[in-house]
Amino acid sequence: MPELPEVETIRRDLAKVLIGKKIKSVDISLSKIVRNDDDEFVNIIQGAKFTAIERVGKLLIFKVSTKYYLLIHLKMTGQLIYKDKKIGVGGGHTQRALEGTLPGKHTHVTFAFNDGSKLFFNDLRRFGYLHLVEGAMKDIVRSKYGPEPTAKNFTSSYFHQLLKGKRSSIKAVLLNQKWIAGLGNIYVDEACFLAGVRPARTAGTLNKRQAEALWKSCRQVIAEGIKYRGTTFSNYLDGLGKRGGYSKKLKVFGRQGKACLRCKRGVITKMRVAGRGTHYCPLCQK
DNA sequence: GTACTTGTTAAACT
DNA sequence: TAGTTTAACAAGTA
Repeated sequence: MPELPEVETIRRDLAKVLIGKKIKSVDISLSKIVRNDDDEFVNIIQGAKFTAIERVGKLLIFKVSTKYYLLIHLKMTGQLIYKDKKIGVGGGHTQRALEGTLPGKHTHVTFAFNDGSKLFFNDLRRFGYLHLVEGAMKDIVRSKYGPEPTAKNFTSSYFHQLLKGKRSSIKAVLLNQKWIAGLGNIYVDEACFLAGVRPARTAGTLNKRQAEALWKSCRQVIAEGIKYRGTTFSNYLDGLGKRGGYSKKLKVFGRQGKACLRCKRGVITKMRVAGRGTHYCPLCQK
């Protein structure tokens, strides 16, 4: 599931190879993925260039011109994979088991560039979308996101204030993009584990020390996630079709039934919190 | 065949 | 009314 570190990895990968290339053609094989009218979308994109790639939370923002921006959300199973002409489609030493040949049966949109390279949007569950919007709409969408864990405006006092009086679980608060942008199911469980806080705890009941620890651990898991190029748990691949390295760093997510890596005595338990599969150590997370 | 998976949002609930 | 929780979406896996 692409969360902030995965989307940021894709953003960096694609920025290196896509910026300034002329888009020769775009092919839409599943219309519902593109939120615009197909013809309108093709007319604006063809012949244009991506001049910058931004990101807010888990949303990618490709700058097309001073007027238009292409918003791309991968949701749960979306992939954006770039192939240059030399390697060719489906070749090389990429993760064929996940990726298959390109375009594959889950490829819904394909961009072809003037130098023969291509960008494939794949999405097994078809939840993701591409949406071409004007600048004003882009700013409105951006404004709906809270601060990112590694940003300067995600301050300790912001976080303490956020939790104050909240009656929902700490997990629900951390997952809500309007308060903190970029955390998803995996990194929330990891952050709670590092901080020694149970994900099901009512947010407003954390003491000062716990809230401070959790603030730090949110920043830590996101920073490390980016450092290791994201987590491949189900089908995430980076912009060049490779797996993320943070999977090996996970301390609780997916470890249900196994011994806790910190206290060695607790058994990692899986339960539903905020409607999501949630992993924690019942002994050392309070 | 059934239960389960998740990011986001709309709808339902308290 | 506001805050919070749940259902729905889709298609694949166990």
